Amino acid sequence: MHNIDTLKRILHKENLRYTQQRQEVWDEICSTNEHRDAEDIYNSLRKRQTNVSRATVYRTIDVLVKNNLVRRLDLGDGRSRFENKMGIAHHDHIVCLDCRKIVEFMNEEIEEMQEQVAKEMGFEIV
Amino acid sequence: MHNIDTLKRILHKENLRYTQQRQEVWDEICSTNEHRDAEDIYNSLRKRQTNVSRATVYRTIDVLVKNNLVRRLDLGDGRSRFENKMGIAHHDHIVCLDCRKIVEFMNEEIEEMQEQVAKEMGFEIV
DNA sequence: ACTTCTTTGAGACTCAATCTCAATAGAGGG
DNA sequence: CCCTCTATTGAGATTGAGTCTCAAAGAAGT
Repeated sequence: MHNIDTLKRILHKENLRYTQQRQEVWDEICSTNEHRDAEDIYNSLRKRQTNVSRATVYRTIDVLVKNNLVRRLDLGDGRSRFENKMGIAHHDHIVCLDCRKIVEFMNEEIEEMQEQVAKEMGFEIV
Repeated sequence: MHNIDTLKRILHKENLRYTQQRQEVWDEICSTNEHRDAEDIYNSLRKRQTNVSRATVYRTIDVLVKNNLVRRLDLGDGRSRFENKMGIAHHDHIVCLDCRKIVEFMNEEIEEMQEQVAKEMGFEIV
């Protein structure tokens, strides 16, 4: 699976070591396109006998987010959700305030306007 | 000051009682256009000898937010900021990830696009 | 295999926000 | 003005996501 090389590449770039635990976390995140929080990911790992500590899950996710392999979503309920970004096109989210259902969408015009507003004000969008 | 009537009106609508503490919190929030967190508001109240408990500050802010007198901002650092909405036009925020500086802006086209996307997907923007 | 330096895990800790519950205080009726 | 009925308040306990600590385990280069 090319996911191994992807991970190795960014770890090497960051001067971090390739470990079994980091691979397990990355595999778990790649295994679905749901929007899960760190606790869900941690529990999924335990359910399949893969014991990686909570601290390591959080630490690994941070590395993945920083290197653009994973996107952090903030739904405003105090828990970050994460989604795999590998080969997934950029998109935005609409969240139902009642049931927390998440719908993905993409609108090129909104993207352009955002860029333009940011430029006018001297910002760069991340 | 008409701020008293504004508060009384929404409290009555919500079947809540008008209290000195709720008025103090509302006054404090109206006293500036900064984006402050609950702790800042709590501390400002104490500095001027107005002792309102932290719990009451949080509870009152929730009522104000729910009734559209105050806007809750989420800058992604785990603390909610609040801004007075009285007579302030709707606007969005750009936040600098390095220094947390906040710049306000308003772009009618982006607003319209958002509405349209939401409508297409069966959502209503709040 | 040896050395060096990083990573891991268990649990302690942080910090914003919420909850608890006894004491206090609005609001309306008499 | 007083009384009753509830809602509200405050101090401190509690929650929960996320971070930190540090000794033990494990990469990676030689």
